[in-house]
Amino acid sequence: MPELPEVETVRRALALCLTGRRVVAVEGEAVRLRQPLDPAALAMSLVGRTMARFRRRGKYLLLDGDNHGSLLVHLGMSGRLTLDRRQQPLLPHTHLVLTLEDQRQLRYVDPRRFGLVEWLPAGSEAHHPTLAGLGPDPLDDDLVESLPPRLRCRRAPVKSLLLDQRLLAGVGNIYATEALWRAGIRPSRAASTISLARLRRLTVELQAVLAEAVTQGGTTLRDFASPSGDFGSFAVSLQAYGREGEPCRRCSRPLRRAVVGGRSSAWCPGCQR
DNA sequence: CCAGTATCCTGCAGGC
DNA sequence: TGCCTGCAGGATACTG
Repeated sequence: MPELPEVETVRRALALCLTGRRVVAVEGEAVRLRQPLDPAALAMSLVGRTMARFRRRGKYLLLDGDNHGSLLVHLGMSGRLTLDRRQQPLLPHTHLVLTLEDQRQLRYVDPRRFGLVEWLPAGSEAHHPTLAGLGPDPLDDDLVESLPPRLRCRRAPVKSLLLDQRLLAGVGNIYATEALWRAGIRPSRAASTISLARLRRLTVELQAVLAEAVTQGGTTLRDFASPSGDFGSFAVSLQAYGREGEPCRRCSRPLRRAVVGGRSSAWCPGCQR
């Protein structure tokens, strides 16, 4: 589900609502996520901690508990963080509940269980196997210079590379599809066959679509919502994602569907080369 | 190292 | 109505 704009939307909402709040209880079920969830161990690390900062690395959220460490959260495909009053009923597939001193609860809900919740002791972040390998943030200023040469030396389909979190951390299927449509590049095109100028254009379009989506609170397709329950409104701005068979908004040809790197991709045969 | 595929899991839409 | 299939916003462990 959540890509950079959605995760950033969640981060901002948490920072607004939870900064300075103390965790008084942690409960959950020992369920199998990407890694097994251990609520008892998380309780040992988290109870008594004050939520100091809320950071994002790619699609990962880091909830800093004073100086003791951070709760690392990845939402996978179907993960959500919700902020509720204690007495509100739990949604199905609620795996972890942090109760705050004011009796509100931060809840982690994830039906498909592709997500991740893990405690990172202070100082361990730099050695974490996945975090350490993440590429730069797509919104970084120098990306237009740094990304194109890294793409140009690879023979894989350009879309697969945009989705590779070690190359670039935060882009998923929606925004990769949108950026390629905006840049007029076919998703299956081998990156090495695209000129540096067009790869720069792609990078510019990628940054633009991500920035616009952040200002819209992300894309709600089915069930994405910020922790306070707000839906993202960027879905109405999608030009390619999910529009297979519908006319291209630039050249009117019907969009096609292709599978690239195992992911569904909508693209226009008229204006994406 | 690189590219491509299979796999984890539930829910939902569509076809019959 | 119910059953079946395929597909879904992601990451990773494999294979060649």
